[in-house]
Amino acid sequence: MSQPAPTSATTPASANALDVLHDRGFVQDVTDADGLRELFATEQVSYYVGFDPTAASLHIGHLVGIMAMAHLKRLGHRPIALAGGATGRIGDPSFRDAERELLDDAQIDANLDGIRAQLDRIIGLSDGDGVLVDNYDWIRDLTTLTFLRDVGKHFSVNQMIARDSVRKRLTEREQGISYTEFSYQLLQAYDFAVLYDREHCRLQAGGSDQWGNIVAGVDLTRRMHGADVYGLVWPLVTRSDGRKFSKSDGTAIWLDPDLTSAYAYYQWFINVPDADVIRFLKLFTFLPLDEIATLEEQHTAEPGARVAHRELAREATRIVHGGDGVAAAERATSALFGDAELVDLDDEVLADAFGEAPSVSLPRKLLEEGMGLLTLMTEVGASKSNGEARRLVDQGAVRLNNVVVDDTQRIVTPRDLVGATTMVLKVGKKRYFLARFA
RNA sequence: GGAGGGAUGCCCGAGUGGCCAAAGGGAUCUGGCUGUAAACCAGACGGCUUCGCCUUCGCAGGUUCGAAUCCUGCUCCCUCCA
Repeated sequence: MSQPAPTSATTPASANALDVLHDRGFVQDVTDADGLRELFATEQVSYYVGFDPTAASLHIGHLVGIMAMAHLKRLGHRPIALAGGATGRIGDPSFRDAERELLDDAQIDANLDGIRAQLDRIIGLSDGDGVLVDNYDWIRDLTTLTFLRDVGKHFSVNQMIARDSVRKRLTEREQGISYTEFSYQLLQAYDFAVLYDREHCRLQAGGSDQWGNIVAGVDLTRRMHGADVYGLVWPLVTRSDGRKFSKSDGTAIWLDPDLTSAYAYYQWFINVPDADVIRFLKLFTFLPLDEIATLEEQHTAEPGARVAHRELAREATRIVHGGDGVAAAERATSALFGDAELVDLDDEVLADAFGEAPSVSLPRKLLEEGMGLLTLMTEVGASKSNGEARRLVDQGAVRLNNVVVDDTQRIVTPRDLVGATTMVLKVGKKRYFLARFA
């Protein structure tokens, strides 16, 4: 498949949507680049991206798709977010080791509601220029006979089993693949055909792992409706340090503020490896490319200043958490990474600055009786055992209210409180714990 | 059904009677440098009332002054032959 030629245009208004996406790093492959570019140039294009309702919130792994949709929308095209209510009930076998657990209806409905709200907020689907559809609506009532006659006959099993995503499960793994999972690509292909028919959808976009499914949809739409439609995939987003992109310390970075705070979200971006900042600025912010180019110059000249990182964190956070979220994240960041000794802060300020930290409530009596620091550390979860707490103190890793403690026999008393009821424990450079004595 | 190999700490992997809480590597944590980075250097990494004690080497017994290491049985895994 051919790559679209880079464009020299700098103003989005005059640039072709395909070139804009390409220049920002969203294009790995297109089924027909010239045809798609022509289409973008001549009409408002309805395009769709699918999301599986496997959780109640999307996470940053979905961000590429969301941003791709948002960019196209800003360029005047019409987004169709497809919630995979039906396909989500089956599970995409693509590149998965094991068959996914099937979710029950109530769970899927709840997940759909959460995802719908998030997509609407970021992309804008409820303003008449965009929709969110659920493929359960048309697949639910599809009879087996109709499906086999109208859809199945267009597929060659020989081709289906030749696809990488399926072949891996057929040969390299011992897992095998169930008939249900095998049928997944037919349903996804059918979605495209239906969306063409109902919404005049001309483009399906997705991650590169979706290439096979997307091509199947392009083929099916041509066969069923005689229509030319297009497919586009973006590259799998990786981190240059090899860490899994969408995780931080093994936990997902969610878009839902209740699951991942604006602060944690901001921190994920500001801690991105140097080698990835510019690429991520293009993918995860709306900053114009010429501004990103300026940031790149500054970053190259003085990486330690981390101008690009700050901008990335700020803009990416703004998209999901808004201006208030950015402000809160920056406040907490300066409080947590400043060196100032913590004294005389009131509980409210503490709660704001350390909202991220795990907090444990303990009886005030313990404090008044005098409590061992090691015990306190274990109580708040800063260490798994007294032995570990002792080691950390010996290593100079423990700070009480930002002051290093080197005495393993240290007893904490009401004098160590920073606010009326709070004590701030820091282990290492980044881990904070709050102890509240009520 | 037969022959053989193996099960060790978060993972991989040494260890075949005492010097073993168990080499080495990875992961992780911490300190240093720095930029809340990477790389690198250093330390930690079963538990505890920590110069000592307690519990660990698939499970259960046994031999021995003493076992992860030897014996018996059991469970599971792998390879080869039928």
